[in-house]
Amino acid sequence: MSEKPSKRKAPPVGATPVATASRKRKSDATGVAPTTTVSSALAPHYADRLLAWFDVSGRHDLPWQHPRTPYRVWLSEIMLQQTQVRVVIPYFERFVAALPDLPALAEASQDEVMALWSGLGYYARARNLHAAAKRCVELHGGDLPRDLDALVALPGIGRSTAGAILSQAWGDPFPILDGNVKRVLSRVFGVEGWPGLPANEKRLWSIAESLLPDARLADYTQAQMDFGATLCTRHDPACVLCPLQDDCIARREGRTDELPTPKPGKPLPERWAVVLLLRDAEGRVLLQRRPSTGIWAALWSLPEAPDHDAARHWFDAHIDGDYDDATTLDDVHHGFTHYRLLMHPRVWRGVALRGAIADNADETPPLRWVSRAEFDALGIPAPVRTLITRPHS
DNA sequence: AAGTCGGGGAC
DNA sequence: GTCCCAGACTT
Repeated sequence: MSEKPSKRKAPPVGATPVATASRKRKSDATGVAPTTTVSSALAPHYADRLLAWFDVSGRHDLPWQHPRTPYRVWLSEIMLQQTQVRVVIPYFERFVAALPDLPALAEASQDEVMALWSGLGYYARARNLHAAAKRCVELHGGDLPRDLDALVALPGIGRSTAGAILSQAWGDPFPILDGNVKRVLSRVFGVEGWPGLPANEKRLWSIAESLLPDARLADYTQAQMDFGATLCTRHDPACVLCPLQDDCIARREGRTDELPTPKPGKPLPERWAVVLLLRDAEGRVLLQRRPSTGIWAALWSLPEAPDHDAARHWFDAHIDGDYDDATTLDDVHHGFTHYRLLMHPRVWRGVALRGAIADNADETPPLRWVSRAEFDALGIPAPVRTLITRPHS
């Protein structure tokens, strides 16, 4: 390592390599803000401390841990992508009860899979899960492959999910890098910059790789997630209970509220749509399967139009009734990651499809009268489900 | 590198 | 209201 006579060092930009930790460091009592990481000193102890914490304070009763089969680990990891544990648990229980193993999933219909996923969001996860199960039957004898590249080749499985599956299902030594790990490593090692930026993410991967223990890989992976989710939380982390508090750069610098660097914000566009809530004489609702790409792909939703002119045009072409003979419900606001949707619902009762349409169920996109009893068997977007099951709708 | 893809928990 | 969560995929 080259000599650095100058006391002043470069500011800790995102590219500061972890391996350039200072060889010796006063444990405290220095007012000079540390500008290098302590990873080389901490690395030998990191996993041990995390595992010791996990044995006492980790989560040991999650549904996918008993039994911890590859299929259940995989399903849980997909459901947990961008979704909190508390939300996933009931979906997981319902899913494995209906489809208890990989071949059962492979043989299930798309509507059944989407119905089991309905309300959980990010529906491409369900489509990818289903497709991956079929591929495992074709290529891997109905099992998940115990191989990083083979797992990543399956739809819906990236490097982090593959690492989680390999470590948790088989105890193989592969790192993960989810939101929890990004947050913890950014704080402990003082990694600056938004973790979503590829350059910063790359550095975090290399840190995660360098910290892998040589045993207890399943527990280690679970420990990291539990640690991030319950102790090193985004707001108000419990540093006083933390086994890494003496080494954590964010803690020592009083910057736990600044690390990880938040995503740069930007204003969200707003879109609006007229949604048509049409009921026939039996009170059934007219649903329409959405296109196979785009938002809510392949789910059953209400017919919609970008404005009233387009809505009236669609109505006159498809419905036997009067567009103006409708009641209006309160607007429904729904936020997505990248835009806001404002829905104006209009309700008709006792209408029918025009004869030419009623005789042609193959129309694209398909239309279908659906009774309330059938709602549970279909994939329906959460705000639409709320709307059509609301009293007086 | 930036955009697309849900829903809800926690603040 | 905002931010983000056991991310992956497309362009």
